[in-house]
Amino acid sequence: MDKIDRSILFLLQKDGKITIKEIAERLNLTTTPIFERVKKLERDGYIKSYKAIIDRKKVNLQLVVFCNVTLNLHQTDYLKKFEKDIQQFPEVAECYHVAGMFDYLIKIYAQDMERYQDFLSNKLASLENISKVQSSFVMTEVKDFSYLPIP
Amino acid sequence: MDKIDRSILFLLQKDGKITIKEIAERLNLTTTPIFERVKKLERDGYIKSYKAIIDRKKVNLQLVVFCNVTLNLHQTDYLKKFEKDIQQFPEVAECYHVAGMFDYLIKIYAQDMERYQDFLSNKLASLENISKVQSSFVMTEVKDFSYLPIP
DNA sequence: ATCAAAAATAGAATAAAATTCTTTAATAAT
DNA sequence: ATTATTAAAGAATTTTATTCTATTTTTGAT
Repeated sequence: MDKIDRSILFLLQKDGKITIKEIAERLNLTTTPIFERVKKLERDGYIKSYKAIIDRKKVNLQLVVFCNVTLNLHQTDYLKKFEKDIQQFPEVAECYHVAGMFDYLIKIYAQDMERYQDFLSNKLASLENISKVQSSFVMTEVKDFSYLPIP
Repeated sequence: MDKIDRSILFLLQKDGKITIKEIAERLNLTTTPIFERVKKLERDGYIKSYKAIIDRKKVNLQLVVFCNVTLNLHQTDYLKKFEKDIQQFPEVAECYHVAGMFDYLIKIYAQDMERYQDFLSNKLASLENISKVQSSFVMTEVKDFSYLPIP
């Protein structure tokens, strides 16, 4: 993991479709070393995957909501149960177990308020062990999918 | 935007490196229509970009923290000022203006607690107009970078 | 139902990129 | 200094993306 590798990661997390050739040109190397470094970064797990970033509004997901979830019981079994259940819902894009004012932070995508309400009432609230749910509706995505500040 | 386009988006958000050829095979079409559909989805903004997903722990970012930020003054000018300032910090990966219990939700990556404290004390808290900051430390990423539930 | 126009697809050909291979240079350990 | 190891260059090959032309399918107007 040297300066070159970090530069490669930086370029790839900005543009996953950048060609080996172009990386090579930018870093003043030939394609072979870049190719081998990229493959090594993939093998070693530095690069987890490549993804296309889809515009949520274009596919009609008008609502983004963050939910703060508090549970009643906090023994491992109950946590595992909740984590298993919550992942099943397609509306749940992200879920974090946090230490702070509440237990879980989840990120929800929905087409509209009606669907969000349906998720909340018929899916989330139906899970056992839920004590409290607080919703924060996203008005503006000030800084969206950004880049890791690779040290 | 038909069934085929949605299938293409679904495949690409799972694997941004999937080849046109492979998409074609999976959808029982030839490369030409797939190629043209992908280009159209890019042109029309359905696909915003392609990115490599980096493993934060591998690059030594051991801490993920969500901060709930409340401001003192909420006139547009003050909001804009805060939004402009917050984006400058490389530690801030995401920032959302939300309607709920607080004003902004920000996602922070840091190498360790010391660097997080430095961010909090010397960067975030130094901004004018901050009323309250509540940190939630991520213990487990139950569901991480996931996919939009394309309707 | 029929026809014309437009759109979508297939299949072949070309261009570009990824990948492999061989050789050379740089680096580090003895 | 010498050898082993690693990294890089440059050329060759394979694969993929891209373009082009011909054909088929769909759509909408009559």
